[in-house]
Amino acid sequence: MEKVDGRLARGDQTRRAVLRRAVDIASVDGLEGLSIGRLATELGISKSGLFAHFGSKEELQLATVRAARRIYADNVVVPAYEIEPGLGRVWALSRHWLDYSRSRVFPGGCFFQKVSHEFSAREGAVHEYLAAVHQEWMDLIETAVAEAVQRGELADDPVQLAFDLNAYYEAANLASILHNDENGYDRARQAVRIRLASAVVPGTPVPW
Amino acid sequence: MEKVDGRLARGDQTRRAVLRRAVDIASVDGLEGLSIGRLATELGISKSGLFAHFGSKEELQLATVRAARRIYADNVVVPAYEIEPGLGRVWALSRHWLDYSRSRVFPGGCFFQKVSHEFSAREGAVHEYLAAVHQEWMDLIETAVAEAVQRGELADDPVQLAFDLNAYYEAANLASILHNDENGYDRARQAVRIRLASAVVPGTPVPW
DNA sequence: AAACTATACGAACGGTCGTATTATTAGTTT
DNA sequence: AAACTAATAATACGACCGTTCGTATAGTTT
Repeated sequence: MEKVDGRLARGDQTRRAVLRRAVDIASVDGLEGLSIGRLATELGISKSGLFAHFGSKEELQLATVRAARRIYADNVVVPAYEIEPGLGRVWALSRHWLDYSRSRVFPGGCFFQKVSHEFSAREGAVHEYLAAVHQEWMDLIETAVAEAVQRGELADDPVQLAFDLNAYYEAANLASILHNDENGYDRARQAVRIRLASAVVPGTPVPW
Repeated sequence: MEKVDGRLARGDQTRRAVLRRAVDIASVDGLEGLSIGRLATELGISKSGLFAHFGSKEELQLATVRAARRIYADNVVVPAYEIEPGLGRVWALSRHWLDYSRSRVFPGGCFFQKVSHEFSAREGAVHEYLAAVHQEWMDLIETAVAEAVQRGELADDPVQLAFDLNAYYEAANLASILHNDENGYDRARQAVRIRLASAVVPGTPVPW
């Protein structure tokens, strides 16, 4: 992938540019709406040259999901992990997720919401990978909650609480794109606050 | 649509059969994955004959969404409305929604989850209609909650509570299809119970 | 300088897409 | 039985799909 001196080979620059565009397209039109011809035209390169980088449509889709995962991690997970483990981090995770959706890091809203639904009922490598990423994400929330429980800041079932929080995120994302307004984000933030408050151990300082 | 004597004209029988198949396909592969040629082949009729019923792809998609809305209403709204207004109806709405998803009334899970995400970031009549149906559904939950509030069974903001409940439904639906297990439904049911319990006016008999 | 590899290109493949036009069949009405 | 209408089919169209091929160019290695 990378040369020893840190510069990118020519081919990797192209690949990178392709994937940056691909994630944006897919967040709006899905991974099937992401056609190779369209992608090539938008980037001003040849269809065959682009295709050679991936070898198949499915490989392009997988590479696109991997690229989106990196962007997602940078925008949601990394900033939340700058906060100390505990209730503060759980709250940060919620804030950053909602900001990630609201600020349209992907123009179509949350990339994974979009394509997870698209491939939810299909078979194949893309479905498998998306299911794994979803599980990875749920595990991450559960871990953050479990840390807060272990520190005596929250008292609740981490799996249940993670389910609830993630449900608020997703509902806000869909509502905001579908109706092109931002009300859902305030609703979700409120929902998170209420839900966390219901699990907070009395006396714990609260981050909101 | 219907003849005076109640029997269906020949064309309407075809139309009905087409739409029944169309909603199933779309719940798995989306409204774009629903191609006219495929639909015709699966039904053993000609592409052109099928096409003549709708006149355009978009009209077929709209008709499919309308057909799905009817099925949705029959499976979720109607049975919940057999329960008296109040907390009981809110609970029934939740139960029937989760059953509707779990029993795979549509093979790909909730039809509207699927296609609402597919068209969330697009423009056109299908998007508009799906947004309207979503709003209609949220209004319906809000009304059910508001009735319970008015009867003194619940004390909460109907809009907020409706948002939360709907979020649980959708999260359970996605999780169950993506991972092909039913755990999400128990999580969601539990989430609904907890959330309703937090809003229940003390002394109110509880339906679960 | 020669050999080799990486990258990109244009052209073409068989298929499927949505759509339009024209023809044929089946049902109803007179 | 003839005439008319509604429903279905046959055929064809141009556009685009993912994919393959042969080829040209640029960079690197020997």
